[in-house]
Amino acid sequence: MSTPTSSRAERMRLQLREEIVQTAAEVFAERGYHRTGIADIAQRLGVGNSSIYAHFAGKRALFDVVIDDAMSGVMSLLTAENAPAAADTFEDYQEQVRRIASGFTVALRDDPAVLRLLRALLVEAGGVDEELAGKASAFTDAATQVTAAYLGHGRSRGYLRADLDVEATARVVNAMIFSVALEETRREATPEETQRIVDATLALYFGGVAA
Amino acid sequence: MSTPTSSRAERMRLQLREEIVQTAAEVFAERGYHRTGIADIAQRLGVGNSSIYAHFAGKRALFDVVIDDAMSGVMSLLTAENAPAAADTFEDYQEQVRRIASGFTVALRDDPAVLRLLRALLVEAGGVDEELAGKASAFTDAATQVTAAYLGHGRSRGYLRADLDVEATARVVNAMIFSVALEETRREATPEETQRIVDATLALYFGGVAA
Amino acid sequence: MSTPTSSRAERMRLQLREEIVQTAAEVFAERGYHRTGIADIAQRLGVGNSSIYAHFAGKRALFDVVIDDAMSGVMSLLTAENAPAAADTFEDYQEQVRRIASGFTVALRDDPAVLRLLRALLVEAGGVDEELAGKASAFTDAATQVTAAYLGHGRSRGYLRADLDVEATARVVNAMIFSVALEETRREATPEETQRIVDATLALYFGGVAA
Amino acid sequence: MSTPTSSRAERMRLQLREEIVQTAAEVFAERGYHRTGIADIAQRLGVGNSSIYAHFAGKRALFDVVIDDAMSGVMSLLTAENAPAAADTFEDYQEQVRRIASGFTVALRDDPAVLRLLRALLVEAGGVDEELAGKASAFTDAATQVTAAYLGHGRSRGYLRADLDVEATARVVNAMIFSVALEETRREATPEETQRIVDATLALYFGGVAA
DNA sequence: AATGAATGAGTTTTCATTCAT
DNA sequence: AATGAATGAAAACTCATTCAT
Repeated sequence: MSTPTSSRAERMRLQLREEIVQTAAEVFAERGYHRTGIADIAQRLGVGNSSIYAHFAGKRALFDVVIDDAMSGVMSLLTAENAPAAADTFEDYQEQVRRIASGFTVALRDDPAVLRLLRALLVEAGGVDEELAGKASAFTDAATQVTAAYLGHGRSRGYLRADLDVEATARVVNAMIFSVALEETRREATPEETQRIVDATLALYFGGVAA
Repeated sequence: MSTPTSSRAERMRLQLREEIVQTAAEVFAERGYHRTGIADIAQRLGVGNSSIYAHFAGKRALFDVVIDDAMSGVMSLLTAENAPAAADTFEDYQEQVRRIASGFTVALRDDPAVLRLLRALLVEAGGVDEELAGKASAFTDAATQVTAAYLGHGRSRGYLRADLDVEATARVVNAMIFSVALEETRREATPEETQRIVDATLALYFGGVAA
Repeated sequence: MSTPTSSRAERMRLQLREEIVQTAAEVFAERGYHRTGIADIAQRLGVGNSSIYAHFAGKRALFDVVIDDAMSGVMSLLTAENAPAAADTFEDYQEQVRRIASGFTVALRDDPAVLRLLRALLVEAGGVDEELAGKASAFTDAATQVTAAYLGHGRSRGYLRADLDVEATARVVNAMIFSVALEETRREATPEETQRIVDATLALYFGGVAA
Repeated sequence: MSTPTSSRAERMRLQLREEIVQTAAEVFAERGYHRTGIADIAQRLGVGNSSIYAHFAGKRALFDVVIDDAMSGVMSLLTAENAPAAADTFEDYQEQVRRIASGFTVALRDDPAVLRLLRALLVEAGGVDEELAGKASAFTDAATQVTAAYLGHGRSRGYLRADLDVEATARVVNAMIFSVALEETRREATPEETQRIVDATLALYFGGVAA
């Protein structure tokens, strides 16, 4: 259905755009926003500096796209294949959360850049732009909504504490998840270490520390 | 009778140094490392650019001092007035943790810059320097040790779960604490909102989410 | 058919690099290392400041290249077209030295900057860098070797004094040559004045002052 | 004869001024004009920065005084105890020149700073100021006059070559002397090495290189 | 359409000089 | 009279962005 004249060129163009985003994601994740230069990205991709400007208005705009991708990637992980309403017992819920956690773990093992990008967003946000800071807040809020939906469902079903402050707890839980994930990517933990952390997180989540 | 080295001039000098650190802490906390220029700090303090260089080798060195201050400030909060061995029952322990949490809350209300600086450290670390990244790791590890001591004591006393993975849980708990604190300073939460978050955190910590 | 690496752009690039070196040589020769700013060089060449940084790591690195050029230029003059072994009689030797001296005179008339740069090297060396001082020493030593080869040949052929301290005399002679050359470029002597100095130098060299 | 009220204070003041000049001479000689900071001089002398400004208008003015001292010191060596007219035979003249050379050698061994300062003058002159360059020229010319007087006397007495270009030769000889002296102080030659150079210089001077 | 060389605006840093104490 | 902390003007250098080819 696309016009024949632009079809091949257009495909090439979109492919390059995608490659730029991929490469930019890598470099931003490795070095952070400020230490990454446009030249670094172009060089790694093997294109000229200004080819990037043919697709993006500038460094900041490119970072925006990269961050949006990372955000939606993480959102997919949070929401994937498990509806909040799916669990009806605490056991089901535990199983559901474990599946999500496992999905996270696997996804981040395969593509740790997503997490580092999130770190770049959440951490450097204030050091780049007011606008970016706003985007970070929005993302946190959205994630809170998702988690709160799960918690609200569980509370109403009765398998979570009746006095649970759903919104506040959602916020805490997400903070915990992101922190742990960031920590683990930062210190380049082994899979075993990561598993211990994940287990400890889930144990804390489900039962607290009390004997 | 006063030693010549602590004369009026010397006192003035130290005072200016202290003012520079204070102001730098403010600006770094507000804008992050990269967006902060030496000129910003000097201007806010109302001194010339080069006065800062009379006290610090450069921007990076100044940031180091500011970060060290913030780190030891937070460490004091973590360790202050409550020995790990002080609690012998779960009730005592809850009380102890509440006191620490309350201390945190109050301290950060009075001096939110400390937290924002910690954010600057933990978040921008990788975007500044390998050395700074190392400092961030060291801090995280030290905080883990402190928390682990509390948890280990509680487990051996029997008021915390026998199967508690002390080291991993300590890491998670600290991540949770810092994340929440950072989040709260970022979104400039009201005291009430903050209190809700703190309560939710403690509830999660002590009893998990289970009914 | 031309290789992509030596394309038009590449040639332009190399040409600009060469122009930068030329211009830098001029300005360094005129004003010395410290009084010369990158901006002076850029301005005289009519390019932007940062264009220079696209070709050289910094002011010091540019000076290095300029000095190396000057050094090899002078070395060529010292060694050009006359092998140490070429002369077998005192008359031949005199003729040979006169040719070298004449080559020097002509070369320096056409490109006095080379000499001024050598002055910059020999004179400012200690005021810039330990490394540069080392380079100056190495150059002096190399020049001594060249001259000593001539003197040694003449002594063994018997047309120079049997008691000649070859190495020490070589050092003295070079010092004399460079000093005279530097003096002449400094005071912007007329060709006639220079010729008188060259003649006096050669007369002193060949026969001393004695009647 | 001085006024009693200012006598002691005045003496102190002059003494400090003298110490500043001495210390400045040391540091300028060691590091050259540009790498020497006012603070370096003040610190080595153990006085405050601004005490120097109580005696000299600035760094440049202080350097001027230091250089003038060095220049007159070298001039004394050139003219000391030996009148141009004193020698009547070549043997006398040789003896006279040897005495002067020996005086130079001893003086510079005891106070090598004078030579290094001269180097600073002759070498860095162009890199500091037009005025300083002029002073260097004037010094060279004055030294030429002194040497020319000796040579002229010798030629008229008949013990130096009748065709000697007195003025040009004087210039060459001085250049040789200064170069050798500078070289020797730069490479921190041993007394033996220096003696070899001095001998080679005198041999060249008196008899040239011819067999 | 792609290139990459050139740009210039912005930042850190130095140091001779001044000035309050 | 001496101090040394503070200054500000100047210089080197970086890098996102533009533009001629």
